[in-house]
Amino acid sequence: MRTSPRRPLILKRRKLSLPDGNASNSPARDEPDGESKGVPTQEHSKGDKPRDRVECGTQKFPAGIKIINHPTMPNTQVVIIPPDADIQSIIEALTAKGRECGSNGPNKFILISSGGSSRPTGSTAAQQTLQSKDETSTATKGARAADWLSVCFPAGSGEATSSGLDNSLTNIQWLGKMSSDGLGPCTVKQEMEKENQTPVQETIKIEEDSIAATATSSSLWQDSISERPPYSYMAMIQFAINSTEKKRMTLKDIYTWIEDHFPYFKYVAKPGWKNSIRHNLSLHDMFVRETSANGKISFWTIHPDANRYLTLDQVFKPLDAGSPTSPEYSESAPLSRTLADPFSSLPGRKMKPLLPRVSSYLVPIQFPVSQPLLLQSSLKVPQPMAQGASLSGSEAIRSSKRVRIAPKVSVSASLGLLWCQSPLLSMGFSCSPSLLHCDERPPPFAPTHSLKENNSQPGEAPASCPAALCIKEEKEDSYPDKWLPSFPPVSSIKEEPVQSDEETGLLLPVPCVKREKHFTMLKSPPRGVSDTVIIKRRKMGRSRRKQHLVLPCSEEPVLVLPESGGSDSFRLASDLPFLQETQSLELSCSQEEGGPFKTPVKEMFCKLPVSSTPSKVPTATPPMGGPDSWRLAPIAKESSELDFSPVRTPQVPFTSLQENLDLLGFNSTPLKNSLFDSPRQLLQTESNDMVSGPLTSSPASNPESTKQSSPELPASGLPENQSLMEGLVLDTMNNSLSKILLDIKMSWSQFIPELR
DNA sequence: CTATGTAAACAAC
DNA sequence: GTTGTTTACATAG
Repeated sequence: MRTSPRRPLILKRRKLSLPDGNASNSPARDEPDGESKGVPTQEHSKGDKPRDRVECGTQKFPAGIKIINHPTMPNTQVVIIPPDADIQSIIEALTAKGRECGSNGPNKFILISSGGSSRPTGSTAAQQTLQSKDETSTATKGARAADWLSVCFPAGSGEATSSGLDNSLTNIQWLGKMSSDGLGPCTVKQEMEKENQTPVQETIKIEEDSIAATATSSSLWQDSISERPPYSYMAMIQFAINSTEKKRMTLKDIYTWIEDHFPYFKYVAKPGWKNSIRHNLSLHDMFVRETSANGKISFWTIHPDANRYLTLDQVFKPLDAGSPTSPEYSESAPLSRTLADPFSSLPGRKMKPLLPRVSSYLVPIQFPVSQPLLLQSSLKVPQPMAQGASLSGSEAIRSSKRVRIAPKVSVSASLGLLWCQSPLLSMGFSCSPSLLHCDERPPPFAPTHSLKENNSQPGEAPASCPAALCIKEEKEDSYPDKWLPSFPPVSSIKEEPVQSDEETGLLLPVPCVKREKHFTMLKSPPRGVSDTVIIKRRKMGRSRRKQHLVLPCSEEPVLVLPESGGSDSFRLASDLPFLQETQSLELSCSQEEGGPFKTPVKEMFCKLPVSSTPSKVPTATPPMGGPDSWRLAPIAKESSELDFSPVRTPQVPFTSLQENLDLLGFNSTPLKNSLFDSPRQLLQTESNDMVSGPLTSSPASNPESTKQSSPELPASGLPENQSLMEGLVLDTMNNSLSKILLDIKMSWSQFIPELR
């Protein structure tokens, strides 16, 4: 139970490379060979481009507007808009400019109201915040670091804010470093064998330079090397696998990825870590081994249902472990470990995983635990989710992902899940379709499971798949019924009821077997990758293996991935009730079964029906939290704990958005405003309000951040004097006028002199 | 007790 | 030697 009231809100926006889809993703890793181990892709390098362009369009803009290149984000310019400026005209001009420039030029603009108060304090946080990091980008070629913005909203007191920001920033940097590290050729790795930290340090320094370019402090980087990452092997494996477009990776590549992204393992860790990796792969059901068509290559994949599609870049470290300033995190720490949360930090680990960023626009935000957000079904924005189809590869997946952040609710509490398909939603924004539309990209809300099921996966052709696949599933592996409906068994599946454990009996009333079958069936298609054969291991009742499936998830914050269920996409309203209804069941199941069922399958079944998390309920959303958490988060536990894990299902009873907002303290940001029909409306209102609602995906400000310092943040929001500078991001590439509005409490002036 | 980490034995290539 | 599976043990929460 984490009482931790609130976390800092971090918003990140990533640009979706829709068109690119596959291309964007770094395919490299998909292929056994392709994944170059260290292939360093450097997104960051881009930084330079924008500058030139700045001037390009400047003339067009109304007087008083300043345009400067974003210090760290490629193709991004910061547009300082005078209070009195005509926003629409500016947007138009920017849009035109962006289009003219095309992909090469600045196509993303951060609109900042010059009128906003800037804080002196601001640490460099602003910059850092903006700084893009993409470790995953490595994986995804298309992804550009610049694509997303992360913003921290420290609503609360300045103090808390600053500290919080800093920390978060630091964390981010850490990640960035990591990524950068990965990017860079690993020159150093050498012998720095485990124990030799000292030598390592030095060698590291060497690399550091290159890395430094990325803008990471050397010290941090070094720390990254010497410090064990706060991620469990399971989490790292997930990061690795999800970093690939196809979401599959060979063992060796997993090793490489981890070494590249977590220098610790390259230089410091004992060789035994690889054994542990293998152990984890075998142990956890969520990891599924697939064999290439030719049977020569084994790929490890993540069970679609279980896959959160978490990537390293989705996680950030809020604060130093223990940092006094961030009580929140401290709280979380204990939890993590306990729970299955993959991200749980190990004892002594300083770095904590943060919320995963949503691929699309918004980033998951955690809300105060006690305060559940409610997404209204009304929100159901028409989602175009043809996700799978439209989006390819990881991109598709990512885009599809939605992070829901729900405060963890105690079990007792009614489940409240947020389905935040879009950040907005998550934020508690009531999303009118129009808003969503702002984003061009369809926010893939598709239910996560849909992804799996379908296709979403990398896939390629969901439909096609089945034929080739043979799936062996054990009885134990049961999956949620949810899937069944959506996918009729297409492919022939071989089930090998290996061992029926006593557990089977445990399964929910629903015939487990059937479910399993269904599951498999469903599964198969998705996996579909026609060429690969999925090899499933049987689960041993006794062995720990796969046992994780149990509810571990409950604790993690849930990211809600978009669930694919086309229709489902938004079930919020409908789902909720459903959930609630089911809760009782779930509880019973989880509790009863949870214990007994060690095997994931069992859990799956049991929980599925009942799953506390809404996402799953309707469709099956994988709880991403713990290792196996994906299966279902047991509600039983008090969810009080805060998770860093990106996704958490809020178990709190739903409340109206308004309420939530208030609770969350969204008031500070004009969430209400967010209800604009069009971006422009937002803009218009925005200008006044300072806070801009993201047209499409604006992330809600994170109340938590503020709350850290002051849990009780006044719902009303920040005092005006604290008015934030808001930023609106205009992404011309996407044609969306504004994608994200940023509330930045930090002083932009810190990094943007012009603002001063 | 659970989740996780670690080590190790084995088996199959 | 690598990969994959299991088992056993230890530890933290």
